[in-house]
Amino acid sequence: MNKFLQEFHDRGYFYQCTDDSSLSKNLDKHQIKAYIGFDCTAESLHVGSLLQIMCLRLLQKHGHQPIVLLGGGTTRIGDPSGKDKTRQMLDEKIIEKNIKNIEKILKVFLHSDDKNISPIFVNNYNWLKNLNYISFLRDIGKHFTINKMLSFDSVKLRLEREQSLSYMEFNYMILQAYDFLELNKKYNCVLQIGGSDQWGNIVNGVDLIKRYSSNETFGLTTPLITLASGAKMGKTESGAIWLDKNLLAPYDYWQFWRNVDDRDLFKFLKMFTDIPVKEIDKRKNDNINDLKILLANKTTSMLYGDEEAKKSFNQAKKIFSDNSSDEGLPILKVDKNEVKNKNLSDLILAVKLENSKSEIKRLIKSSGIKINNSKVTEDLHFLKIDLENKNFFKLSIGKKKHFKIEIN
RNA sequence: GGAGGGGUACCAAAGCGGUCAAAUGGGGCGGGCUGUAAACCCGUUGACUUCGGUCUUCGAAGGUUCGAAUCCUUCCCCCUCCA
Repeated sequence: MNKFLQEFHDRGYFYQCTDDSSLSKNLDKHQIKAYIGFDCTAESLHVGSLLQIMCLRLLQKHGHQPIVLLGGGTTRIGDPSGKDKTRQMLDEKIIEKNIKNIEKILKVFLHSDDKNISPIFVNNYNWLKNLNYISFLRDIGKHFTINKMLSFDSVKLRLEREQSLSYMEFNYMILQAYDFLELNKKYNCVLQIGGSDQWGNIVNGVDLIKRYSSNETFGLTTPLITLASGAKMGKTESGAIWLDKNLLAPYDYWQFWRNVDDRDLFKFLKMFTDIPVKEIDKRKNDNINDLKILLANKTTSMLYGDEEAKKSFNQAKKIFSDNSSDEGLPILKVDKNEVKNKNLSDLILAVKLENSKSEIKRLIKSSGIKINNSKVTEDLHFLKIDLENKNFFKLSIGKKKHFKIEIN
């Protein structure tokens, strides 16, 4: 098997392929271009998209060139796959802004000095916006039968549940197929990769290209990642794990990986780091916490650089190992006048760490709040807090959240 | 278009005139155990409070009543079956 495909399997990226032996031969023969489409509904990307990004990195590693399709056009329509309801229509300006932001993130992951493998960014709005309806129907529409379209899960499930499916959304799969055709024509792109939920859409593209130009193209899908806990990858109680430091601090990103379930660890090391699979297998008996730190360091440095990874590591070390130090903690500043003659709960409210006084009182009651590492037993007047003649103190909420509060 | 069922807190789901800020389960949060994991155990889970209470919540708006999540009217939304 082709080396890229082999590693694709070994790392757990493989789910389905339209024709793996033929694809393998193609990959052996020459450099190819492959694309993944990214949805631009959200303002940024979260770890739910990370597997797709890793696929493109792997592609580069093996000398092939990735194309990133930012769905400026299709986002305006909304993919009905796996959704019960029509998505809210997004404002044009928001979509444009999302695209810019998402592109920025992808450039970090896919950066390369080698022009042959550095990513090509395309926006399908550029070719979708000017489509002529009649000629589109004649050239493209004739290749699709309603019979087949109705059989796709994205459509079938909606209809079975008697959820309405608008004509607009019904066209989504045709547009995605058309994207592939366009990329095939323009860039000779021969492979589309996507999550397993994209299978139907991808196959449509492969079929369309075959009918339209008799070119052979391929589809490759990745499995849906489920966590050992049963939850979906990417979203936690406290919100999505964004790949964007404006939405999630690098330290919290590091913590996300540091805290993965034991059962997910090796899977994640293979999926989300560049460490050779053989090396990962060799470390099966290593200390599990060291491996989690390794995972956190690698994933964080891939996105934010070695510096940030090291900083996060050191911060965690200080908080969890030598809990004496309060250096490197996130600093929250409070205006002295704002909390003058007020209680600790007011101060916590003022720095927006919690947004309900009852909640804070509950935390105090169940000894969840510490100041300078000693438990707070009552909602003290904040000036009574022993500041040791300093204008700052360490505030801890629970075991994992620690802050340095500065009063000026 | 016809017949029935339903909308309750983050989610699921009980309650069907007062004892309901609303059972129970899940989730979350805090504590314990531990390894910053899992499992398990305990507590907690509308807001404000001078800790006596006060205010706002059961699809929406009105009404009946001393008193409504519970009864009535209108409206909106969803589901199942039939055409």
